[in-house]
Amino acid sequence: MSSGEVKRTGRPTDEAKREAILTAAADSFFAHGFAASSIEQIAADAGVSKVTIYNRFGDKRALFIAAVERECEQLRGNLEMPQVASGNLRDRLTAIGEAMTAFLSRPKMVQFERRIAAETEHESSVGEAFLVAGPWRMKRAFAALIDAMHEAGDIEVDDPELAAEQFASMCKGMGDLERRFGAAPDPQRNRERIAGAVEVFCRAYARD
Amino acid sequence: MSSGEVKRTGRPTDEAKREAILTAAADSFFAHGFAASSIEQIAADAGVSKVTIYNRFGDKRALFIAAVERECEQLRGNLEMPQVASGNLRDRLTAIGEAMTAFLSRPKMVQFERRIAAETEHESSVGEAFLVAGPWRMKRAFAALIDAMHEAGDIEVDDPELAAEQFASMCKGMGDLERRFGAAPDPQRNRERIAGAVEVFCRAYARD
DNA sequence: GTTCAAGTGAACGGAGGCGTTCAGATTGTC
DNA sequence: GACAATCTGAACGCCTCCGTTCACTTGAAC
Repeated sequence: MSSGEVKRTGRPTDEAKREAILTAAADSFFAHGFAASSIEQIAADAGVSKVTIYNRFGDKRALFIAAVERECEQLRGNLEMPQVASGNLRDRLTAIGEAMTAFLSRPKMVQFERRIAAETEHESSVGEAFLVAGPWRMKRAFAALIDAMHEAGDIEVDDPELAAEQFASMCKGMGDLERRFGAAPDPQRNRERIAGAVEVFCRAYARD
Repeated sequence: MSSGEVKRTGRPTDEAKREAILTAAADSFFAHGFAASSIEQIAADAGVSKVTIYNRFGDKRALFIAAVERECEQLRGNLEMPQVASGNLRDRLTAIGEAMTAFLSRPKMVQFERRIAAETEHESSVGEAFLVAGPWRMKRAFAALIDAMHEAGDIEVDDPELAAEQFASMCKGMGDLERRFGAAPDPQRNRERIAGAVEVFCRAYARD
């Protein structure tokens, strides 16, 4: 019935404007925070009237939520696990660790996490939504890989989710935390962390 | 010469007021963020005139820095490693893991980390100061413990700092991240994480 | 009791932001 | 061209906040 687009009379809404607004909003919110961002500035950056924002999103908080949801969607597209079914165990683990570190190290990602965490203080649903869209999804995917390795007889693991957490956590080490608090990146140390994680993981779980 | 207190004429400064101001400032800044906190509210909470704050701290930013520094000092006092020289390796590691998780799980700590990370976006010195006062100090202390275990012949470790990171990271697992994003705490899972970390660490590094 | 700095209360200027209103311009469909 | 909706620009009311000024009070030391 009402599925698909409903034919409406009058000037149609400009979806490009919606995108422009959300992009400007995300840029501002994630760079300056909710309180320090102004709707007027966002409207100017988006090349749009302030009234348009209010007409389409209601108020500042709703705009923030919409920006977060859009960012989570984009995030969802980027966290594909590398399809490394080939190679030996150590090579596959290394590839996974490197992909994950690269993914988490992007400045945009660091900034986004910082902001979501801060805003979780007052809007805990924001934090929960992020967990569902990002880390938990990633953990499940990675646990499935671990489980597949177990089924294939490469490793011996009781609790795949725990093992996934352990490997991912070791790869991150303190690098995650250091990025969050603005320390200079150290690619060499990151490689050592990944190599160390592979080594420890294999010593603990590899068969034979 | 000018060491010790200099005798001054006139009404002496009330140090209790300084403490009250910093406490109120920390409460507000870490709960609502820098931009969303108001000096007037902080003054009211501290039971102090707004002018007093300006006289003693200059401006809002300086007050924020002072509040952060004081919080870091308090943090410094709380992160003593448990002195568990007794017991076998697994028991000692478990005690360390539990102490660390308890320390990092306190709501105050979670809140503080969230805020420092957010504010690092604009004032990177804040993040660096925190790293020095907290995590890096903790890592060095823990690496020293690992090194002592190595010297004692309990474990065989090449890179104590890396091993310290690995064990701490496995203990945290995703619990750290989940706390930061407001998920409900799961003590059972935390215990499993610690037990799992001890197990993997021992399989990888324990002698015989 | 005098001296002098610390602290108070109230008011002010200036700025910026949220959300609203409204007349008018724009851009589609019938 | 008529219609109907979106979009715009400018202004407005209201509020909050920063940082300052100033006359005044408080309290310790001499």
